[in-house]
Amino acid sequence: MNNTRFATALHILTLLADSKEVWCSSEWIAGSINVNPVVVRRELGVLGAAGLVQTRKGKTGGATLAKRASDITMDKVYLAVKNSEVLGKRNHKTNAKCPIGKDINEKLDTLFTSIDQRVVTELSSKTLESFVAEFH
Amino acid sequence: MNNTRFATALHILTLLADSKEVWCSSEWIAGSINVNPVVVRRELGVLGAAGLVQTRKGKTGGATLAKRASDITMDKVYLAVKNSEVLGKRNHKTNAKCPIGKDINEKLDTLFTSIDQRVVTELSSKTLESFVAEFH
DNA sequence: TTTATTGTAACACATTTTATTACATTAATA
DNA sequence: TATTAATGTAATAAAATGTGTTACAATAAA
Repeated sequence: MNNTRFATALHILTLLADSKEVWCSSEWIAGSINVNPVVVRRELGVLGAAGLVQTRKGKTGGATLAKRASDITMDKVYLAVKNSEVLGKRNHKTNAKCPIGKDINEKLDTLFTSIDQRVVTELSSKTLESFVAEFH
Repeated sequence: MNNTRFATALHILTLLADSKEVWCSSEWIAGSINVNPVVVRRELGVLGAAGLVQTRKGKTGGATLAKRASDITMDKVYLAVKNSEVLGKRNHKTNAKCPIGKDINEKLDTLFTSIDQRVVTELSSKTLESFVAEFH
C-alpha cells in the first residue's frame, strides 16, 4: 500500500463513530481529513459496499455507521481498501526456460498469501470501538 | 508495497543460492527475471548494503551470496527493499481544530508500526534456504 | 421551487515505478 | 598494452498509480 486509503477510511469511520450528528456530510468529513469531498464520497462508496457505512441522499443526506463500532474490525476496513499485497507485485514475464524463473511466481504466491493472511488475522482483533476510545 | 522489489530481490537471491556459477552476472540474472540488467545491479547494490550479497567488478565480475542461505531470513530482504508501510500513508494535513483530525496520525503511527512489526516477525522465521529447497 | 446533498464521470496533475541509454571504472587475459 | 566484459551510477524517458478538481444528474427535505 503506497496510498492514503486505509488512513482515510479509518479517519472517516472514526468520525462517524464519534460524531453526535447522525448523518455526516462528505464536506464536513473532508474538512477534518483535509481532502476533497469527492475523495470522501468515493471512499464512502467502498465502505458502503463492504457493509460498514450507510449513506443517504438529498438535503440532510450524509453517512452513518452501518453497525456498532464494536462490531467493526480493522481487517474489514483493510480488505475493503487494499489493492496490493504486503510484499508487492510479482515480475510477470519471468523466464520459463530457467528452473527458478519458471516456478518462482507459484512459490511467491504461497508466501505472499500467507503474509497477507497474517496481517488480516492481526487486524481482526482490533475494533473501531477501541480505536475511537483512544481519543478520549 | 506496490512494486516488484521484494519479488526481484528474492528472485536474485534464489538464483545466487541455487547457481553453480560462483559469480553471476547481472545480465544472466536479468535474463531469468526478464528485467533490465540495470534494475538487477541497482537491487544488488541494496542487497549488498544489507550484507546479503557481495559483488565484484571487472571481467569475470558478478554477484554471490555474502552468507549461507540458511543464515539469510526473509525479514532482512524485506527491510532492505521496503519503502512503504503495510497500511500505507497518512494524510498529512489533517485538521488541527478537529479532535479526531488533531490526534489521528499519532494513533495511526502506533497501529501502522505494530502491523509492520508483525510482518517482520513472521518473515524472520523463513530462510532463503528453505525457499530454495521448494524448487527441488 | 429552492436548497443541500450524494453519486459518478471526466479530466488534470502529481508521484511512483520501471525501462533504457550512456559511460566512467575495474579487472582479467590475449 | 590493448581488448574485452563486467560493475556502478547518473540521467532521462515512459508507464502506471494516486490524488485533486470540476461538473452535473439524481435525490429528498423544506
